[in-house]
Amino acid sequence: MQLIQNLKQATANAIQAIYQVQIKPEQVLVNETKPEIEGDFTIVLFAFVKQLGKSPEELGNALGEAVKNSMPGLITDFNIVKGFLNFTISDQFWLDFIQAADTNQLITPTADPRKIMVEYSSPNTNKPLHLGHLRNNFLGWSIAEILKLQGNEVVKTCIVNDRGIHICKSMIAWQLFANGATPATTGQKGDHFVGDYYVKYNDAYKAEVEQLIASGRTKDDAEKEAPIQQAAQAMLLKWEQGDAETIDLWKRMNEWVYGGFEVTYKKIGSDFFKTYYESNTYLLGKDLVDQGLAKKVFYQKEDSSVWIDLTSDGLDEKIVRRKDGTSVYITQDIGLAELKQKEFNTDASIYVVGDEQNYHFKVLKLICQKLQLPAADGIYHLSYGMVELPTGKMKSREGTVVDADDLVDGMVQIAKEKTESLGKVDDFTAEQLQKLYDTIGLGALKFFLLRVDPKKKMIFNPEESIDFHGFTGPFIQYTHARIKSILRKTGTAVHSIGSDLLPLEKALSMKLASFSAVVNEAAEALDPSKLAIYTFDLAKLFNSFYAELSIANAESEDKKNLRIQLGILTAATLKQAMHALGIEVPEQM
RNA sequence: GGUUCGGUAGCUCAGCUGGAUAGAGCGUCAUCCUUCUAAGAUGAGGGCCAUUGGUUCGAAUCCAAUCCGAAUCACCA
Repeated sequence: MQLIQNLKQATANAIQAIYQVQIKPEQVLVNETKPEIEGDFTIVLFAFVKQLGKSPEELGNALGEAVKNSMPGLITDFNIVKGFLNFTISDQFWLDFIQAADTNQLITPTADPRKIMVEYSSPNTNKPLHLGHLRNNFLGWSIAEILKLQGNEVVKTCIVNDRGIHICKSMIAWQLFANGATPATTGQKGDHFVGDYYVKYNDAYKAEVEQLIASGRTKDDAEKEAPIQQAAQAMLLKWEQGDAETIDLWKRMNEWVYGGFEVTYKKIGSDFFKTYYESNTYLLGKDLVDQGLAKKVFYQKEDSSVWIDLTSDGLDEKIVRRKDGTSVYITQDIGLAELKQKEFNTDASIYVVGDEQNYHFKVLKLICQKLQLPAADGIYHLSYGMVELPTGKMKSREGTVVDADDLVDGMVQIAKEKTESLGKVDDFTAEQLQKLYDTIGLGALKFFLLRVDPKKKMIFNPEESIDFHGFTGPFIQYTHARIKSILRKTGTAVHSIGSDLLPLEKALSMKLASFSAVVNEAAEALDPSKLAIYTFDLAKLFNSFYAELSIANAESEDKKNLRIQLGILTAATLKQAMHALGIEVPEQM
């Protein structure tokens, strides 16, 4: 908030004027004053007490007087408690803010907008999306929206992992066990259909390995010799050689999966400006290996494999090209980073990827820097923690995952039951009702996954349903709907809003005024949870305000106008903040 | 073993660029709908901020060590 900046500057100026000591404004610590104490903003004096050798009382009085005088009309009073200098801001300042606030321009855009790529989602085409993907999708989408809100240009991309041994596993299992069944013949969603064959593969593989061990093989040998495993390997080779039949099957099965993904993405609201397919990008980066060799960033071993030595950076030696000349994962990623940079010329590229790949991205950035690629310094890994079950990690292979579609449908169902039991939307059409259930169910889920610090792992217990009360999406949605309901009755015409504020009116005004700063913080930290917490605080504050003060039957016309305007602003702020979290807010619920 | 991340109320989490008496939500208990939406509000109870030491006027926050948990250190992606 500009006001805080001004306070810092004024304090620094005062110290300079009174004590002839240079202080940078950033060195001045300004907090919101604790509720029990009189005042709005507090300057912590201790640091200066020591530096200037004055008592807190003396210093506080001198600074308080000087700062107050330098901001006439703005600061009405100050007091000193222990080492804290508390300033009271004039009601008029907040009233001016409320009066001038524009619901279409709640945020001051950043002074230096950037072009930023956000890559997220990154699904595999051998199985449906699960809870972990949901956290990724919600985070990626929200980060992109927050950056946009701040005034940046954002390019959302997705890299689809559509090739490799894991895809071949589903394909082999389909050939072996499906008898020609398709999603159309079974009526199953395509991604689930294919995912089932991935699980069938692993069941068959496990059985074969057990049998081989029983017949006397060692575990290692059995795992290598299992026929279904060898068949998958052979299929991968055929795929790479471009075998027509294999490519055909691959395309067909991937299409089934994409059909399923499209439904899920549409439902959860993920979208991408550009989708990259690994089958097109997995050969990228080969020429960069040669360049790296020429630049002596890489070196070749006797078996002709190519490596980079990162031991001086505290990491290991890392292979970038196999002895057979094929490239590895990191090489593809370097190549893709270069390609993306060429296509979009972004200032920064954010990869929303789980924290299990922290090491990989550290290496990726380092190698790109050593190769002096233009993309290098803009690479940022937004590392988020895994979603785990009380029983431990989710494993697709073993079928111990919380399926994304099931989870979303379950949430919508709960929203439906809850809404029906409350009976507040009897005038809705069937279509409106369904939309409302989707909005609330999905809102609860998204908020649940976004309200915690992205980098922390989280535990999800499928036995306990996600709450609709308290620090939740529906609570915020409800508050919005409640405000809208009130405004429908009072109207929204506002003229004079008076000249004084009650404590709750003031608290709400201050909270509203800090929205822009919170968006900047969330953008800076790439952390939507900061916005989630803000929406909750704001909604809670409004609800206290609502419980205490009447809007429609306010004590005066000015007060009524003021509170209507506060309602309008709160609703608009909640709506915009929630939108940046990917959550819609209903007009009525 | 190396590296990185985490450990705050019964549970889920804020707070971490050092500042006033450590905060929410859920759950528990109590109060409030003849007045604007009770998916709400108000209050009570609940804490050796993993442990120990250090720096400081001041430490949940910074530093060190220890304990516990996770990820990673693949010619998988």
